Amino acid sequence: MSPKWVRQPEARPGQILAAALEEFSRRGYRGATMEGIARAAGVTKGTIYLYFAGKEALFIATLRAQVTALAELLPGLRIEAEADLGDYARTMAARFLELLMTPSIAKAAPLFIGEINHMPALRRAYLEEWMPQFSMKLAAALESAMAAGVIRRLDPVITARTLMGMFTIFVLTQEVFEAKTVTPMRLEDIAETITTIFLEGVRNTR
Amino acid sequence: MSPKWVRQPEARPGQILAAALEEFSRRGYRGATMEGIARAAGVTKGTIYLYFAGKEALFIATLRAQVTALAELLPGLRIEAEADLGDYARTMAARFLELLMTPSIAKAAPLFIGEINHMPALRRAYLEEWMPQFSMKLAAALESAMAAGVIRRLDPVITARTLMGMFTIFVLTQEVFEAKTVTPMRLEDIAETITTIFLEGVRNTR
Amino acid sequence: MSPKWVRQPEARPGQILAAALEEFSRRGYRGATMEGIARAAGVTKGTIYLYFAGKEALFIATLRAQVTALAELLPGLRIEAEADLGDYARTMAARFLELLMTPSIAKAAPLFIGEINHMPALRRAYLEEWMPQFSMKLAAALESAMAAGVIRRLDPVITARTLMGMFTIFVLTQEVFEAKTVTPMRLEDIAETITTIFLEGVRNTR
Amino acid sequence: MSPKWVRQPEARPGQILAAALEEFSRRGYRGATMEGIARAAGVTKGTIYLYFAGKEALFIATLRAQVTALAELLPGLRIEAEADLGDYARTMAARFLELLMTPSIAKAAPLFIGEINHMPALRRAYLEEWMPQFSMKLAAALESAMAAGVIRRLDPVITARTLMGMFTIFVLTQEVFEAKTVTPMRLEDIAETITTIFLEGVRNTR
DNA sequence: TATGAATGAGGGTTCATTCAT
DNA sequence: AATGAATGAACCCTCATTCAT
Repeated sequence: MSPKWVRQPEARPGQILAAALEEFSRRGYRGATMEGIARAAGVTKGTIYLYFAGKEALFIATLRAQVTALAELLPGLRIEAEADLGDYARTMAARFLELLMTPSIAKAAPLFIGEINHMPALRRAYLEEWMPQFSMKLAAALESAMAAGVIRRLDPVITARTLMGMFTIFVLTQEVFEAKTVTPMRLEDIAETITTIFLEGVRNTR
Repeated sequence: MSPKWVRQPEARPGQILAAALEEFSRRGYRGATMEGIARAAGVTKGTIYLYFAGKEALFIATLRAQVTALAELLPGLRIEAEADLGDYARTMAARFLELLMTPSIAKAAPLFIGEINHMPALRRAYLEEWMPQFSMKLAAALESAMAAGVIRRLDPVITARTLMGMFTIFVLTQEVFEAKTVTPMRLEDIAETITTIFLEGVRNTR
Repeated sequence: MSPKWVRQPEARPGQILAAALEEFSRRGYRGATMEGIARAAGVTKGTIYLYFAGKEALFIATLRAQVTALAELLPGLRIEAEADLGDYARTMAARFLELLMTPSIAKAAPLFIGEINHMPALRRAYLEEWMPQFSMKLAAALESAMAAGVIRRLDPVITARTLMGMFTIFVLTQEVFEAKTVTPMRLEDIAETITTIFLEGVRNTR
Repeated sequence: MSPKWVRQPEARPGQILAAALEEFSRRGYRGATMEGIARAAGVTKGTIYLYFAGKEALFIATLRAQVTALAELLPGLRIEAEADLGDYARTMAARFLELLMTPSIAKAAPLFIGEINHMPALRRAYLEEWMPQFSMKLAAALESAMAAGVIRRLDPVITARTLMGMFTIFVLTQEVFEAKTVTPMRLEDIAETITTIFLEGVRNTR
């Protein structure tokens, strides 16, 4: 007779995180239930508490997993020479958009935005762990490009955020607002538009 | 002897909506309680139900009030001639940013993003009422500018969204992420940056 | 310009009682709302409190109105001679059934049964006011018939209740259980059956 | 140290149903609270929801338990020969009355009557589950007795209902109206009276 | 006399968390 | 390690009643 359940201490956290992302995404932080997550993960409620301290901790762990995944996929951003700036940027933009639109990652964005204001531990994770990894990194890359005279001198933090904004808003409008079904756009067109606007905007024409 | 309470059928909805925005913003949709909103509005729980059908309806009404406020403040967007395009756009951008950063409006954004995926009535309001008012309008304005040859020909919907994205991400980063306190930026700098990038990006250089 | 409302101190109680019976009957005591009753009566909530002390008092007044109506309609029950006992009883039974099945009266029965156990004031009204008017009266009539040797000697109280039971159960099954629509019966058949069974059962065959 | 609580998944439903009947009976459907029922059952509110979908479902389950109990106690009703009809019927009537007057069963009747008109699910249970078990069965038995010439030919459905009515009204008057304390009657007298009236009434004298 | 805005207590239900098994 | 029965706090909503107008 096969046992009713098997020990899988190695696999459990991953199963639970995957189920949690799915459930949190489908129903929101408050709307998702531990029961529902457990069922989706193929375990029972109590089991989750063996691996995570509680619902909030599970939520943050769920988002962290996506941030980590994105960071690992992220190529080292570097802007080198004016010559191939356009092609290089276009390629980068398309790849980055593709990453961002990875279903699991895109789903995490609105969850993050929806809760960060009401979950101190989440804000802490963002401010201390995640933000530095991204916008700071991008700002630094831009600054070096400005120093090299490749792009015009602008506030690097603001510029980085502008660039991130262009990407982010597409994730939000496409995934969050489900505009996909209303006004669908091709990924290549988006990348092309963003890149063109940004590059033309920041290119050093002097 | 002064009465225990006074009738204010005219003022009530506004009082409640203001309190609701404050509470929803502070604690999130699920975290806010009708009791708390009522207390903040200076009425009792039951009174809210005289004016709003329930928590969800109150939430949507709260957001609608901000959308309406923004729409009323919004100047008729018009892009006329290349000559003064830069100055005109810079002024417009600054004014628009100022509007968006109006505390009550900025607070509404993350609430909206956090719930739209799990509140069908809210999505309906957005898709049928609010979205057409903004991105469609902006896209139309851009299209006419393209037709006039003022700016380069790009997909007007994508371009409009890109532009909106630039603005939106600043609202989000400043208000949602409370980055204000971490990496403060001057409104004028933001407007200048956005405008420069966008205008340089879309100007018809032919 | 006609006034928004007119004073009708004479007509109000009757309007309210009629509306109350309708609403209580449709939704039950707890299910009916003062708001609903008021609306059905064409007045507003507050007005009801000008005429009735509260919901419970209104409920009892509603039932009392039906009891009074029935009592007024009720012919003086008298059983005279063996000769015309059958015809007389049959006629009486049919008339009584018809009275009982008067919509407003039939509606009151289940309301009464449903609440009497949980409403001390209602029980008091029943025990002290209403019951004596009916089963006591009937028992007395039966007792005199027994004394006259018209019907066999049986416990008059039990016999009276048995007779009342035959009628009551038809009201309940027809109106309460809405069996009408499932197994409809003609009033004459019911009266005939009850009368036959009862008369044959109680006739003094000695 | 003894545990704070013990698991009793087998016993819980029964405990809850017993407590529910008691509370519903004492305070009526609306008057009873889940909290009160839980306390009476020795559990907490939440536990009830592990076994019943909600208050209404609990209510219907409570009544169903009594109907089932009655049905199980009910002997196969059979009317065989004229010879011992009287004795047989008298015995049956007394036994049936005794069953009906079982405190838990008698308590269910007024609850049922009080709510059936305002609880669609309850009406469905009655019309589709419970009614067929009783009045239909009795009508069939009477019909066969008529066919056998044991009792006179009358509408079997009406006759069955008349008979049920005689019993029911005693339950109602004794338990519902708590007439017990006002005009107490001996069970045997009631059975004797009902049987006599009914049998004399329906006996085939031709 | 009539209105209806406002109150506020109360109850059904949900669900994160605990803990006996 | 895993289960799932049980807990209990919290919250939305209803509605009888009050009272300013």
